[in-house]
Amino acid sequence: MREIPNKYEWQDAENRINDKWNKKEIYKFDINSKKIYSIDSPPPTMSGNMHMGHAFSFSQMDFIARYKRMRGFSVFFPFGTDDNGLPTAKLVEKMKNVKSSKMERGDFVKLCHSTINELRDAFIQGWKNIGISADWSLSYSTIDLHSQKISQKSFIDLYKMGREYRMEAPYIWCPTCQTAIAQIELQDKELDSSFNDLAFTLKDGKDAIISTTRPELLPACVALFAHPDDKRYKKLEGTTAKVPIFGHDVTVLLDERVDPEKGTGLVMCCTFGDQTDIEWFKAHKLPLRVAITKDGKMTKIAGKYEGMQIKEARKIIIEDLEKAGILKSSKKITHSVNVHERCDTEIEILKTSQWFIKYLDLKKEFIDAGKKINWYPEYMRTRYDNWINGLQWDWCISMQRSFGIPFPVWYCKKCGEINVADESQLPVDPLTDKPKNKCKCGSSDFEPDRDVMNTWATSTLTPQIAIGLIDDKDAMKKLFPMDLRTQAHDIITLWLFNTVVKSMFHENNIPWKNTMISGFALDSHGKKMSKSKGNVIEPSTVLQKYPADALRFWASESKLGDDMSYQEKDIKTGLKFVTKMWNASKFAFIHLEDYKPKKIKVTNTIDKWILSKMTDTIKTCTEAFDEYQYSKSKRAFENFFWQDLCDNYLEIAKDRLYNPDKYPKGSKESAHYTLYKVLLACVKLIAPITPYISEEIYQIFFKENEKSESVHITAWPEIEKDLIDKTSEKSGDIACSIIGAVRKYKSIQNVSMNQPIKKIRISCSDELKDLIDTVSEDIQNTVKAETLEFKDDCDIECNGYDIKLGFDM
RNA sequence: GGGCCGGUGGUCUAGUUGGUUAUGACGUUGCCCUUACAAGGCGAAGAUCGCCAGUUCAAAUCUGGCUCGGCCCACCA
Repeated sequence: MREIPNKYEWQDAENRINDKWNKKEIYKFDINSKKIYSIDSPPPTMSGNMHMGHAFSFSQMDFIARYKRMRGFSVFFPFGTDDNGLPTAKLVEKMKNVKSSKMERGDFVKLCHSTINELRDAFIQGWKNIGISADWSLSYSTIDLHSQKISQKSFIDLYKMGREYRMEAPYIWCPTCQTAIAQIELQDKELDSSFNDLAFTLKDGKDAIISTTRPELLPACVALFAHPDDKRYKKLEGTTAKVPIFGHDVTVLLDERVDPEKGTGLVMCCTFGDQTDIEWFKAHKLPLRVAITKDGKMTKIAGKYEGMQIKEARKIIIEDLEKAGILKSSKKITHSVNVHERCDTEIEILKTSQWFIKYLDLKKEFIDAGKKINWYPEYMRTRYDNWINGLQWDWCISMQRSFGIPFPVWYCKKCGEINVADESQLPVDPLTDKPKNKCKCGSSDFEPDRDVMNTWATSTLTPQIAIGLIDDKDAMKKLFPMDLRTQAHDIITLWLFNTVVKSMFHENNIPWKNTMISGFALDSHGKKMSKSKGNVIEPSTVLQKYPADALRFWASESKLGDDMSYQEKDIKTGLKFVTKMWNASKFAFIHLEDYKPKKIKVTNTIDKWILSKMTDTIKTCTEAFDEYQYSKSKRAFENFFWQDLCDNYLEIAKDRLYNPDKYPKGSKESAHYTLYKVLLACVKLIAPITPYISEEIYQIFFKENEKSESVHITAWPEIEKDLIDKTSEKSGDIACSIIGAVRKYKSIQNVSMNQPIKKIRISCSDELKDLIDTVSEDIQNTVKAETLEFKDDCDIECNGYDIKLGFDM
C-alpha cells in the first residue's frame, strides 16, 4: 500500500487512470469470450460539438456497459461517428468558407474527408474524457470505406429483393440546399404572412373567392375544391373558373378534405402547395403545373414573374392583384410553416426523381418485430407502434448532394436500364468507376447516378457496420442480434424503426434483444438546449471545474427515459459524493493498513447489521441494473453508503477500532473484516457510475489482495446468503435510532457531540430489550454515555420504534 | 387536433400492485474544530403531492374531466 494523499486530486487521477485503462486494454473486446454483451450505440454527428445530451445518454449506456463487464461479460462496445452527408457538408462549407455547388464535386468530397480527419480525434476525446468504456480500437465513421461498402451492399440487396425503386414523385425539397430532405429534418416555424381573399372568374361571370397565403402559386393552380356538404359551393361542381392574372381555366371539384370553416370554404389546389395538394393531385388525377424551380425561383409558366424569388414574386403578385381589383381582402396572420431545420428555408414540394424503399406493405411485420424487443422503459414501444400505424409514404433515401455515399448505380444510355454494381466492386463511385459488365442490351454507354444516400440509409446499418469491424468469420453469428440499442426518445420513429426495417430485410431478424431509451438534458429552466436559444452548456466546460465522476453522477440521477434539467448544483452534489467516498476510504485505509482478508466469524451485532444491509443493497442494485434502472441502483447504493455506512457504521465502529481492548476478544478482527468487505462492495457497486474514484480507491488499497488489474474487470458483488441476518438488522436499526435521538438531544442542548452523558434511560418491551442488549455497548461508546439502563420514566421519542428514552447529562 | 410521458417544500427529485410521521439533494437556518471528511458533522424550519370530481374505512398512488410542460405526429388553403 502506498502513501495516501489527504485530498483526492481528480484532474491528476483521471489522466493517470485513463492512461492506465488505455495501456492495459481494460475495455478490449474478446470475440472468443463465452459470455458476450453487445451494445449498438448512436454515432454522434460530428457537425456539432459534444453537448450535454451526449454526456447524459452516453454516461447512461456506459453504466450498463460497465455493469455487464463486471458481471463477467466481454462487452462489445464499439464507437462510431456520423460524419456522413448533409450535416458534414454544411459544416465544411462553413468552416472552410466554400460552396459545394461552386466546386468540383471530387474536390469538395476530398475537402470533406480531410476536414473530418482534422476534427475527429478531438471530437472523440470528449467521450474519452467522460470515461466512456468503449473499445476504442473498434471505431467506425458512417462515411468510411467500410461503412460505404456495407451501405452500398444493403442497397444492392434491397434492389435485388425488389424493395427499391426510383420514381418521380412529389417530395419535400429545400430550395436553399437544393436537395430532397427527409421528413425528420423539417421543423415548424411561426412566420408572419397574409391570408388573401382573391377572386376567380366563373364561366357565368360571377366571382368565386378563395383564400390563400401563397398567391405566387396561382400559375400552378390546377383545381378549386369545396366540401361536398357545403351548400354555398356544391352547385358549382364541374364548372370552370378562370385563374386571375394567369388566365388558365380550372375546374371546381368537391372533396371531404376541405374545411368549410376555413377562409371562404373554397380552396385552390396547386401542384404543390402542401401535402393535401399531393393527395388531391393523386386522387383526382389532376394535371401537373410547376411554378417553382429547384433553386426557389418562378418558372416559365409564371409569365412575367419568371425568374423572381418566391417571396419577391408573392409580394409583387399581391400588389398586381390589388391594382386589378382581384384582391378582395387581406389580413395579417401568423402561421406555422415547415422549414428545413439546417437552413431555416421554407420547404417546397416538387416532383423529382428519388430512390425509395418500399415497405408500407410490411407494417404488421414491423409492429410484430417491435414486440420481440424488450423496451426499457416499456412505454416507449407505443411511440414506435403509433409511428408505424401512421406511416403513409415509402422511405425516400436519396439526396441531390455531392457529399455522401453514392448509389452504386448506372443508367444505360441506350435502353435506360438500371445497372447496379457488382458486389466485388464495392465501395464504388459511379462517377469515376464503370460497371463491371455491359448492359443487358449490349451497350456499355452509361450515365452514373449522381445522387447520394441520405445519412439514415447508412446509420440504420450500425449493427452490421459495427459487427463488420470484428475479424472473425462467425462474427455475425456470434453477435447478431445484438443485446442492446441505446438512444434518446426523439428518434425512435426514425433511427430505431428504420434499423429494425433494415434488419428485417437483411437478416430476417430483430437487430437487438433490448433497447434502452434515454431522455434529454434540458437547461436549468427545463427547456431544450439549443444554439439559437444560447442556453447550451458543453461537457468540456463542466469538466474544467468538476470531475467526470461528478458529471456521470448527475447523469445517473435521472430515471431511464426521463428528461433532466441541468443545474450546476447537481454536479456539485456529485463532487461531494466523490469527496465523501475518498474520505470514508481514507478512514478504512488507516485502520486496515496491515489487514489481509481472510474469512472469520463475525461476532459483533453491528457488524452483522451492516453486512446484512449490504446484502440487501447488493440485491437491489443488481436487480435494478438488470432492468437498466441505473438510477434506482445508484439511489439504493447512496442510501446505504452515506447513511448506513458513513453516518452510522463508521461512527459506531470507530471506538472499537481505536480502543479494541474495551471490547471482547475478536471484536477488532470482526470490525476489520466487515470494514474491508463493505468498502470493497461499495467501491464495486458504484464503479459503473463513478469509475475514476472507484478505480483510484481500488488501485491504492484493494488491488494488492484482489489481483484484478482494474476494479472494472473485477466481479460484481455476490449476495452471500449467510450474511442475511434480520434480527441483527433490527438491533442495528434500533441502535441507530437511539444514537440519533441522543445526537438530537445534544444538538438541542447546544453541546458538542463529544460531550459525555451520564446515563441513557430506555423504556420498552422485553422483546426490544433483548435486541438492544446486543448493541448497548456500541450505543454507549458511540455517544459517550457512562451507563445505560432500562427504566420506565422516559418521554423522549425514539424514531420509528415503540421506545421511550431519557438522558441525564 | 392525436399519441406517449411528466407536474411532489424556494429549486431539482424518490416514492405510484392504495395503508403509521412522503425520500434525498441544493438553498435557508441553529449548534458543533468530533483521532475519515469544515469541500465536514449533528439538528431545525419548509409540501393542502398541478386543479376539480369520483371509487374506498383509507388516495401522491386507482378512475373520469380540466390545466400546464416535454417529445413525436398531423394540420399549417
